[in-house]
Amino acid sequence: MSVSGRVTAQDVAELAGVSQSAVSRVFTVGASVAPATAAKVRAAAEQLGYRPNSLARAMITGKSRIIGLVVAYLENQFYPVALEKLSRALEAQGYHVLLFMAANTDGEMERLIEDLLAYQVDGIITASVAISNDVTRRCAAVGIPLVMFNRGQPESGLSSVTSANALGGRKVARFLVEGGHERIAHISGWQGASTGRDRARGLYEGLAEAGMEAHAVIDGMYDREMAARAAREVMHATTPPDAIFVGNDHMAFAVIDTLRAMGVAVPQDVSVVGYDDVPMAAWGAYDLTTVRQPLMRMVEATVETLLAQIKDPDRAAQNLEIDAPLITRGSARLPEGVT
Amino acid sequence: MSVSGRVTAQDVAELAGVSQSAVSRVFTVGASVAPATAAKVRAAAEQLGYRPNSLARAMITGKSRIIGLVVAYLENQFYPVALEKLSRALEAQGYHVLLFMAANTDGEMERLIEDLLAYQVDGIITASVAISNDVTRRCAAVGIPLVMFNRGQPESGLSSVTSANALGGRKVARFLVEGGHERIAHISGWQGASTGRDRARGLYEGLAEAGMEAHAVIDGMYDREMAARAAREVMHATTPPDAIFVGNDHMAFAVIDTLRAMGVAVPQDVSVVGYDDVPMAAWGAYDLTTVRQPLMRMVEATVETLLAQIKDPDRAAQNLEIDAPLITRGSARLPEGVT
DNA sequence: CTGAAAGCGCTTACAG
DNA sequence: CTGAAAGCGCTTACAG
Repeated sequence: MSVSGRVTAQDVAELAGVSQSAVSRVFTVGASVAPATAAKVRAAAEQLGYRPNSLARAMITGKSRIIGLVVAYLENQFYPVALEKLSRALEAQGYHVLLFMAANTDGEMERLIEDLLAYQVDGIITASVAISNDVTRRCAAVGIPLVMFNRGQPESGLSSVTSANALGGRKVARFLVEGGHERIAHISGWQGASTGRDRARGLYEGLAEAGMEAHAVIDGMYDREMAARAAREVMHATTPPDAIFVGNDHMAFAVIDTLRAMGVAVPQDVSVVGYDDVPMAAWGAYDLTTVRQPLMRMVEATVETLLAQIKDPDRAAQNLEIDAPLITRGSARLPEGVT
Repeated sequence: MSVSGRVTAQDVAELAGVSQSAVSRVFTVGASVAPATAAKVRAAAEQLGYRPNSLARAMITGKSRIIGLVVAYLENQFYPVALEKLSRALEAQGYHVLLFMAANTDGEMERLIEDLLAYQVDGIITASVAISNDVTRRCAAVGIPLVMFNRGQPESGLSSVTSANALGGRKVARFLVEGGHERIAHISGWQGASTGRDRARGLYEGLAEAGMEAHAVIDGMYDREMAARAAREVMHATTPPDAIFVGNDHMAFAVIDTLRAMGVAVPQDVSVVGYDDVPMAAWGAYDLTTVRQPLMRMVEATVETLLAQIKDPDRAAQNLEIDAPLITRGSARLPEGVT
């Protein structure tokens, strides 16, 4: 028995009357063992309730089969749903997720990185727009494969998986222009990260194609409070907008709540469009027109990219963009003829 | 350098001109090292970017400082928020969270348990009502400390932390009775787990005190679809209810959406009360009257209980119930004189 | 205070 | 196919 009271390969070996190496081989795929030996070992293992110690295995193989997943901001429904799917996809490949909540201060962030390294993770996924460049840079320096989920940073030379954010922004622009909107405001995602910038840029480009400009732009910082304040601000202007494109669904819900509280009808007075298509967007209370981030495809691409880099550390970084369709619901006036 | 290309204590020892044991002592709290030695070692470690390998440390100490967290059903906002707080609280105590998504089939569940054991977790938290008894029983059998979060199972002899669910149900009963409601229906949480049963029992007891009975009861199974169907069913009855107590907020949102879609006004025609007080309950679109599960206190109690059991494995199991206040908002008619 | 040595539980060449 | 042995990176008695 081990120091922790758990059964070891040695215990199984003794019971089965074989060497400890033989026990190990039985639990190693592809190792050569005589069927009779394997049977004896399995019987003994079963009887004792033996399972190889993953930590010991990790020590000698140099592979922990642990992926560090850095998240933040789980109040936005997009992330828990992504977290669940990422975790299941990784489990299906024999990996496990060690969870890290992104820290706020530099000191905490430093510790987070050290812990990530101390646990010998085979790879890292950062699933939050708010991850500092520091984390990504330092992890890359140590040579741990890393994929940014829902955030790009092309200059960094790191892999990323996002939806086609700029294109998504353009789709919203076209849709709102065709819907006859003339004063299209933008309560943007945090402009400190590519995700928010790209969506905004797409909107501007789409408006420019129609000879228009954004009626007003405020950075909502992916924060409900900031978004609500921004909504009040644009509505109190001399000429309020007739449509608002909000940088993500999470803020869009706050914007809709705010408009309704002001007595502004959605979409009769103002159309609202979000980005993400979290499950809640389809719920009756919001019925939000939004750009759908194809979550399963993003998750699959992330896991695939990460595992490919773990297998071949010299692999070039990939920046994948996945097309994001516009989902029309009841929160925005439709172009004529569209239902 | 290690096999994985990472820096080891040996590398640091050579650079600092000391033994490998000395390096280890510098990174072990409470070990005796001369200040001068420590300084040399820290300088070398800094230069090389050294951090002790947590896996190797876990091997010899028998403590991985990893907590297995089993969750499911992250679409219900209660769980991601709990997950975040549990993870942060554990990190603050020097632990890390290995995440497991609860499986559906027995075979998957079997693998989940084996993985949990293989990674030598120091303790387990099951944060989901839908965890099978199997998991809890098997983990207890191996002697790994386990705390059930948001679910009780007193007969099992395992620790648990819940809110005072039965009392919460009573509070709802009293509140609705005082509000003059006469036909109080219950769309319950899953009756296969204590959480749902206790809330229902509390409601019945509270109604009984007023000489009343539940007008109708349907098990909503914590599922949006089931809850929506249940709402339609009770409203289509000959005498529809004038109030519905829903087993958790997640279902209550679906119930409100459904009522509105049927043209039923909330709370003018029907009052709706939930349970949990997830952040979304306070959002304008629902403005849900609900019983607040005191999340921070539940998280603290869970972590405290688990760590106490890790420190002393012979400690008796604890079943903690934390008082849950009723939060009145706009989805339910108020008793006269209350604002 | 410090170093040499044993050992945590495993995998993997290496002989046989 | 199988066992003895080395070794993954660390902690911790044990002498000095």
